[in-house]
Amino acid sequence: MAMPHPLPDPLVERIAERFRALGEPLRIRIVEHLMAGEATVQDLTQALGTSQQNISKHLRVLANASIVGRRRDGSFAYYRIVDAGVTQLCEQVCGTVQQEVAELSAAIRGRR
Amino acid sequence: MAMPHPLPDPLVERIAERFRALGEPLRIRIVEHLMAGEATVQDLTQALGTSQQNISKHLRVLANASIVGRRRDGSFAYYRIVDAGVTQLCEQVCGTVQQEVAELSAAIRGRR
DNA sequence: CAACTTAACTACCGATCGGTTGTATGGTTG
DNA sequence: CAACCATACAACCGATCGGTAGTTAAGTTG
Repeated sequence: MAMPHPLPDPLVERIAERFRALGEPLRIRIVEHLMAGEATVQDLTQALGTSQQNISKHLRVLANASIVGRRRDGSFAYYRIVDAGVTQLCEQVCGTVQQEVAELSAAIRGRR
Repeated sequence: MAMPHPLPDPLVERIAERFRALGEPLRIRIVEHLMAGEATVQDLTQALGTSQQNISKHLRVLANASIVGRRRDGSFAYYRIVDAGVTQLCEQVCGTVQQEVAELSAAIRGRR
């Protein structure tokens, strides 16, 4: 896809919004959890050890960034990842960070 | 690279930090600018229309996230992108956002 | 149907954090 | 010294996080 330069302001703002949505540990956890498949608010609340309201709020941020989607079934709301690229994104950043950690620990080992 | 589940807390925090570093329009602009090659603080200040202090501060955030690196030559400090993955990252998110925009405008065209 | 329970969403509050601007200071280089 | 950069601080503003509480919607029970 062609990338205009400089990027128009609204596009930059939208890009920043997407990154910001992934810039909170709890939301990373939510995405990590949803990678295994759909989950209800309740599932996430129990798995991540915080309040249901808090999860709801973070899910809304992720939904506004078009990262997750909702499906209603009865009294439950099922959330899932709708942006296929996010998985790739997380894995890539995770890989970079892990490599960083590996280099750090290697440096520490080499130092002593 | 293998991905442990659940991810250890410090790793999640570090991942979030990297995303957060890219969650600011001005920093996206800086990265966009650096994709064309090295630049001094002065270059960025003039190109992005803000203060030198502000640029310096944002560069530090990017440096702490291991996204950019410094090189000193004379009295100038040259910044460059050191995390090769960031280019990919930005292009991917940019692509997703552009696709989103395309779908939106298509929907608007179809509606009238 | 009425009463209750459960699941989820929303609104508000206080605290904290981040971004911007401005000023000032210190360090380094030529 | 002059130019360039980094850092620190204050002030202001807006955004965000977590919690409390209230609301809505769906399911369940009598």
